[in-house]
Amino acid sequence: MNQSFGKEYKLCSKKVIDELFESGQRVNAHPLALTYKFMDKTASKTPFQVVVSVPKRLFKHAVDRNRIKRLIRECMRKNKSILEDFLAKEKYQNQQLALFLVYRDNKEPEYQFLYQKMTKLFVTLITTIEKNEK
RNA sequence: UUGGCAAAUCGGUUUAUCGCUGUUCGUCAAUUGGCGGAGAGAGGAAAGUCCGGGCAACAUAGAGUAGCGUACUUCCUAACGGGAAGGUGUUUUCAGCCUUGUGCUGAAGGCAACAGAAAGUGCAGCAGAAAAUAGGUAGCCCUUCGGGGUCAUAGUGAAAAGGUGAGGUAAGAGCUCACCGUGCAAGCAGUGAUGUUUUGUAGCUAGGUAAACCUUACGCGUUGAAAGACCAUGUAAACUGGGGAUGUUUGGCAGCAAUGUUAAAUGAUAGGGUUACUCGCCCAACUCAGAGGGUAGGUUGAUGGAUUCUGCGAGUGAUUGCAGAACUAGAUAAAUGAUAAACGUUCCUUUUUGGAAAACAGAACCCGGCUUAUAGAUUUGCCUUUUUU
RNA sequence: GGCUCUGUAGCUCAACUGUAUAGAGCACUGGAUUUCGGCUCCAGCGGUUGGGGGUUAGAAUCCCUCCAGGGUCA
Repeated sequence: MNQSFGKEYKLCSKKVIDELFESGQRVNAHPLALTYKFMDKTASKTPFQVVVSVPKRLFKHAVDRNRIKRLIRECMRKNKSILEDFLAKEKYQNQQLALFLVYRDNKEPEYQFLYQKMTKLFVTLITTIEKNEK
């Protein structure tokens, strides 16, 4: 299975991020908070794009912030098949999911703990999307 | 052998699997992607932004004043407020000396914005008689009882205008002398700061404060990669260059003339910008000619350099010359991660063994320093504890 | 990645270019007044001037350095 998680998964456009915060919807799985919105397909072929953020307010040192971001990205890489299988359906083919993930705790997490939370987050995201469509 | 101080070096290693960002090779589509291989990928401080440079743009950039910075000497360096060596002062420890003193000499280490107070201006609460042109409270002495002389002694203070002894005097005083100290000039030593048990000279002035104004010497244009350059699209009120923009008439003087200069008359503008001021420079509407703008875009700037390592020299040293070899991150919301195992280090328990821990901290154009944070390890030097000889 | 400002009592601010025990209002505590409370009056409490070092006889003030917090840059 392809487990790569490269540059094309990164959300960079400032316009999209602004729009995401104006009209996006939220899902929580403490300590992770996710804002999501469906967008039109961009040049990249990935089913979703994501921003990972750790507030400077909670972690003073750049080392700690970088480490948490790396852990989150690693967990996402391992778990992305959940989301990709769901988005592979035909009705989502012309859309792209924009995500903004924020870490909201002042303690540095363990990898195993974060892995479970990420799984939970993706599952709840899928269920809420399905619920909203009904 | 215990602990401490200083300096220097290091700042875990290896393998497997799954990933991330560049580079390069091959291959397939066809100009940008896919697949596969190879190889690279955070620091000693990457930090703070406290200094200095490279690089870039800009006359709204120049010149002078103002302003800002630096400040023992010589050297190093691209440069510095950094560094090296030296000097001076001060302080700590140790040793020696005899006059036993807040003494002198020597050694080792630490610290110093360490130019000028003899260019000028200022400042100094309280206390004290008096605080910088000295002064007269007590005391001492003289007295015609009005007053005068005096700083030795006392007292105040952060600071009271050389010290000891002798002479001298009404009492005193560098008033005079000897020794000591201090300043100045010359000589000698040193590139120099400076030193001097060399000589002369001054009766002693010139208290402190310049991280107060200031003076002297030297240096400094401003803004910073969000600098700047290019590309695609195709034609903005933005940009570039010229005109606008300093004239015209008459007389005198210089000159062959062009022209320059000066005086008078007349016309237009007499506005704005610059780090404060002066000069200088630039600028509007309008017009002529050229050129092409926006874009949270892309490429570049951007990592081969005051580079690193080794060897042989130069120098006390910082540093540097020559030769050879090497290529050592380049991301853009920001890559260097996760999992597992082994080895090494430290600690606990302990026969093997088992368990736990591993600091400070993440490149953002690039260098040289400084400062701050830092578990632990190694080496060298000095001091120290214990034991043995 | 740069540039720049601020830090004084629990809170909001003073203290001029260095000199007295760092001052004022609000808050807090006690007392007076009132049947009780408020208002008012009187008295008190409260400070390592962000930390450290330096210059000076003397520092909130001048200088250096560290820390914390803000502002700003098409």
